[in-house]
Amino acid sequence: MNDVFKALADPTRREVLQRLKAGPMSAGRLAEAFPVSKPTMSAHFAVLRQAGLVTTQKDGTSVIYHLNVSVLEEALLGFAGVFGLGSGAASPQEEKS
Amino acid sequence: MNDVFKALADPTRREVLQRLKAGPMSAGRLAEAFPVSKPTMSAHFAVLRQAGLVTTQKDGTSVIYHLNVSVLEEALLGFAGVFGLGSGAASPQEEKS
DNA sequence: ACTCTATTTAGATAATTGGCTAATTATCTA
DNA sequence: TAGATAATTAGCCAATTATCTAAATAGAGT
Repeated sequence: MNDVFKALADPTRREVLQRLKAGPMSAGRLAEAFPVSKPTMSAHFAVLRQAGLVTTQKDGTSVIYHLNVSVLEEALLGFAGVFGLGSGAASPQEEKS
Repeated sequence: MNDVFKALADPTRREVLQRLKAGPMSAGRLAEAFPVSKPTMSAHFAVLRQAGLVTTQKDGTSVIYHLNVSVLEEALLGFAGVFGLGSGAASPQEEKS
């Protein structure tokens, strides 16, 4: 979960996730959408992969990235749940008054 | 919002927020709970303050930290909502951070 | 096998972060 | 005013992160 929050700390990576929401996309097409070099994007992809936020699938010469929503959900809603936010479904933590 | 996610990227800072969930606490008492020096904690507090995740209130020689849940909620659930996560329908907003 | 394209790796460098000790500021109490 | 306590700021260092260019790797098609 720490890896997930670290990954989310970068705006480029957050936007990558948002773009993947529309559907799987190749590293190349994703990289085109950002004003940074391909190696830099590759590094961002590695961070996202490490966090489990995306999965990869090879398709010929391309590597297709898929969003892994469940990891995002578990981290985001799990943490939010601790504070009684949202549904709080992922991590039921009651107050200890 | 970027500041919020940056702040959340550090486990110490996330735990500070969780401790503040129980109620306001002084910098000193908060710092005691972590195995780092007070100046280091002070720096973490500054990041949290900068992100708007906590507010401060002076009480004599002490500085009391309060959790600002709404900022946390807006960032976490707002971002989660983009992915259709969260309790039911989320606010339909696309793009950018 | 050769070549083209897509992607990652390597190596270098600059910026940021997290940590420390020591010094400073602010406030309270005597 | 002096002394004690709480918190932050200042100055420094090590480790990490972000970025680049250039080179290497992996397949696909010819």
